Amino acid sequence: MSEHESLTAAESPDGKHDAKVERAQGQPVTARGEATRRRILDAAEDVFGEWGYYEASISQITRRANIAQGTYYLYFRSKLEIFIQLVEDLGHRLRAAIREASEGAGDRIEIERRGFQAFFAFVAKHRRIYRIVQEAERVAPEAAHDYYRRISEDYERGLRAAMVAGEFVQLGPEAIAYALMGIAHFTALRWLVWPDSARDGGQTPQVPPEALDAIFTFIARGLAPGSLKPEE
Amino acid sequence: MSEHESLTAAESPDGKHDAKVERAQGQPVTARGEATRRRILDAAEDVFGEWGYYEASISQITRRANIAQGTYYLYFRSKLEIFIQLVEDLGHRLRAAIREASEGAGDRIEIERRGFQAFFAFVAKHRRIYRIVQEAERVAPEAAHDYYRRISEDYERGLRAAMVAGEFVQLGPEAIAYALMGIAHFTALRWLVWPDSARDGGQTPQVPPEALDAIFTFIARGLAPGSLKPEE
Amino acid sequence: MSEHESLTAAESPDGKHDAKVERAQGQPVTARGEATRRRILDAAEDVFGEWGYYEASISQITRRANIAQGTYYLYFRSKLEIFIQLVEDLGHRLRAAIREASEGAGDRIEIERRGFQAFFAFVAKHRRIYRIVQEAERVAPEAAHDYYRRISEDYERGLRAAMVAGEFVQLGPEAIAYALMGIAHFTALRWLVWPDSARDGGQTPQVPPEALDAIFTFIARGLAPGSLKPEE
Amino acid sequence: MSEHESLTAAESPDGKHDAKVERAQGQPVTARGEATRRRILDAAEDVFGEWGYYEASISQITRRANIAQGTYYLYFRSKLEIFIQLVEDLGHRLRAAIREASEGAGDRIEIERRGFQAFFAFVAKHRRIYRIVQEAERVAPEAAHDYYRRISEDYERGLRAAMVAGEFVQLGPEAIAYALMGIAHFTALRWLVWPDSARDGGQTPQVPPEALDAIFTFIARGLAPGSLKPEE
DNA sequence: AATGAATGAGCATTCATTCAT
DNA sequence: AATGAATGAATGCTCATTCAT
Repeated sequence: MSEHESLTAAESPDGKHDAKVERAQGQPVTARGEATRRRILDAAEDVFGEWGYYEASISQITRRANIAQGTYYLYFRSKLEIFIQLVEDLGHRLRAAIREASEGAGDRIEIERRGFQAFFAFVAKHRRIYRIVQEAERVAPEAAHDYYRRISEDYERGLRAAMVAGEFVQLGPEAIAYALMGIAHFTALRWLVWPDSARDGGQTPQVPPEALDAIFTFIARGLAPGSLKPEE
Repeated sequence: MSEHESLTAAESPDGKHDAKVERAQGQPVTARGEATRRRILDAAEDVFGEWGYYEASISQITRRANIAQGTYYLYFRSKLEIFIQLVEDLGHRLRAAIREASEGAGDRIEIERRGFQAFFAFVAKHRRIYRIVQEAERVAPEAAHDYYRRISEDYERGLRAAMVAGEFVQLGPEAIAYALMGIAHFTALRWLVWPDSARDGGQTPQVPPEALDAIFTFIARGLAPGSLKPEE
Repeated sequence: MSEHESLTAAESPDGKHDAKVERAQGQPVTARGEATRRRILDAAEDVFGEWGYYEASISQITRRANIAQGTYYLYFRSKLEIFIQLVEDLGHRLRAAIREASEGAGDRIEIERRGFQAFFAFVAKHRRIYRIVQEAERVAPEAAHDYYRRISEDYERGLRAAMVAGEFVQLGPEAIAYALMGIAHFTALRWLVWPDSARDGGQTPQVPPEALDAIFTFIARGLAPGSLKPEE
Repeated sequence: MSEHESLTAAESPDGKHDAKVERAQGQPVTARGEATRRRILDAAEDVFGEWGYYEASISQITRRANIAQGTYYLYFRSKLEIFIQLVEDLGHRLRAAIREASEGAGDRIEIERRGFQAFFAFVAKHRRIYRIVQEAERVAPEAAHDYYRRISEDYERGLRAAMVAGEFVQLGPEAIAYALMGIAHFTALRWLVWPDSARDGGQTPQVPPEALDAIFTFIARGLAPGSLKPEE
């Protein structure tokens, strides 16, 4: 009864009803505010992509966004918050790109092909940004899992439909979805992300056609319906 | 919790990035020194696995290793050096486990199956440690790429042989190697790494049999030789 | 299930068994360490006394202690911790001074007189430091209450004994103890703490004899035993 | 929760530290302006009382007052200014309450008793606010000293009169005034301010009757005229 | 009269690394 | 071989105050 309960307890007056910091965070009201917010997001995308979450600093971001450090906290509560938001944005954009690309495709396998190509195009174009997703696994696991889970769900929907329609062989759709994501991810890493951009003078890298062929053939065979009659 | 083979002694056969990493002050000579070194490595594996590279601190490592902070720098030059070494060790151990598992297998597809299973077993057992590899991509890209490249090379060798032998269809072996790694990696993430260990009371997680089946069937079909449209 | 539980949860890997920061804080081992610790405490006493808790900064303290900022955290976990320690120290020292001063006194009222004088002497000598106690009320309430409670207990013991012995009139001892503390405190404020040290060229201030007389007479009368026969 | 009299208008009769505080940009003219000003003052009282000067922030105040942050500076020049004003207001209100309570009392000792009771009632009702006074000692020493000095002056006037009239023993009135304030202050701290409001379900705390008795008896005896040793 | 955006200095704390013994 | 003390740069974040409408 005589020793202090705990330092943390002594630190802030007994858990009061009104949060000490209840930062705005609600979307900015004016157009000017919205513009600033956008600038911060863009800067953060660049900085996180280039330096990684931990080696990036808020001051780098604000410097690139041409704002004062304090301004950052008008729009985002923490370093983590904006990172999570970027991961979510990225997920939305990527899925939209894939969805859009596969519109108007004929058979299911064509849809997959277009989806892959859209994915590769996206990563090639936003190489640095894509690294954000990779890091999210450590920095904000929930956000990362969400990201993958949603893509997987999109996939599963398509796969199930194709299986029912007899276009694909019957296989656990979730496992296949993750398998396809894995293929896409690693192919992207190998040919789009790893190559040093400096090497080719900043040219957008590409997955070589042979590799694309190999992958699509592999997938098409793997998913093709009917009993397996290999040797002819 | 972590037993390294004697691979650390036979260190990096092809001296790839030795230029960058260079062994510290000089190998310990006494047995006591070697023991300390071992303790540090083990502690680092635990700490990095649990907290991640950036959130881990040298002081955490030395605390867990029961040594003074200064002692660390008798054995390793920096925080990064030990991390890289762990990634290399991990690669060696993993590849050894896979190689060993596939010994005595019959046909090539059986080899693949056993390899996958060995990989899953490894990851399931060293869940936290496996996260080190993921992080390496950001922290020590060269080490990470080396890690994947070597696994890929092992794969390619096997694939080429099988293709020549007519066991597999002819497809660019590197692309296929990365595809297989992607499948393995994402399956492991989904069923072995993500699940919260607290949920099942610390039980080692498993890839569910249906998922395993789906994946192997998919791969076997994808790689099987013969014509693409087996029968209608 | 798809939105992130909470940022704070995502921030640190699920409440692990080993605290991330488990700073030493255990007394320093070497003499050098002990000396540094002392230097920090002394510096902190000065700085807090002069600037107050909130306007004081760790960097001021370390500067005055002639150490690097980081060194501070080798010995104290936070800004608050050292403050609390100072309050406790102060309480110990003050009570020791009072106890010592009243040793060998004759009757009880003489003890009180000496106690008051010791208190005034202490405050006069450590004017700045005494302000720390005042601030504690806001900064570390538990520590402050402890401080007063202990002094009060010392008082109550003496009062009870004197009441039993018939030296003092029977009155609730706790109320009287706080009353006496209040008198001492406000007298000290008025004549020892408030006066601007710059005014008298840094001379140690004093409670004027008339004031002392008035107070002691007042107290002696207030506590004197027997029925109250005022008008003669 | 906080009703100021119209004293704010009659502001600081003797313009003591007006030099330092000087009313902001100019009194609000419209009724709307005056209402806003009032809202800010009330909010500040709450916030400062709850969090303390340093841990309170202007944004907390404006949030509670339901105004934009910029609006604050239309009415007050700084964080300090409003705080000082609150201390002054508090002093006015407290002294008015005491004065009012002692009206129509018979003998002098009765006046003291009523004064104490009014003080306790005031503190009990404005517990949090009373802490503002405590903090003022550090934050705005001049305002705090003024606050005490004025109360002391009120006291001294009464004491002198009573001493002349033979109702009280002859003792330095200033010392006695501070002694009485000290008694009142510490009694209030002990029984009204420290007790955790959460404990008794937010009930207004009270000084226990025995304590009140002890204190009044002590004071009455201490001040009673006549010889010191009443009877054996 | 009022608003919401913007500022930038300031601070506690952490941590990889080096030093002295 | 080992220790524990010391360093100092770096960082996320807060907040009183000012600015532009």
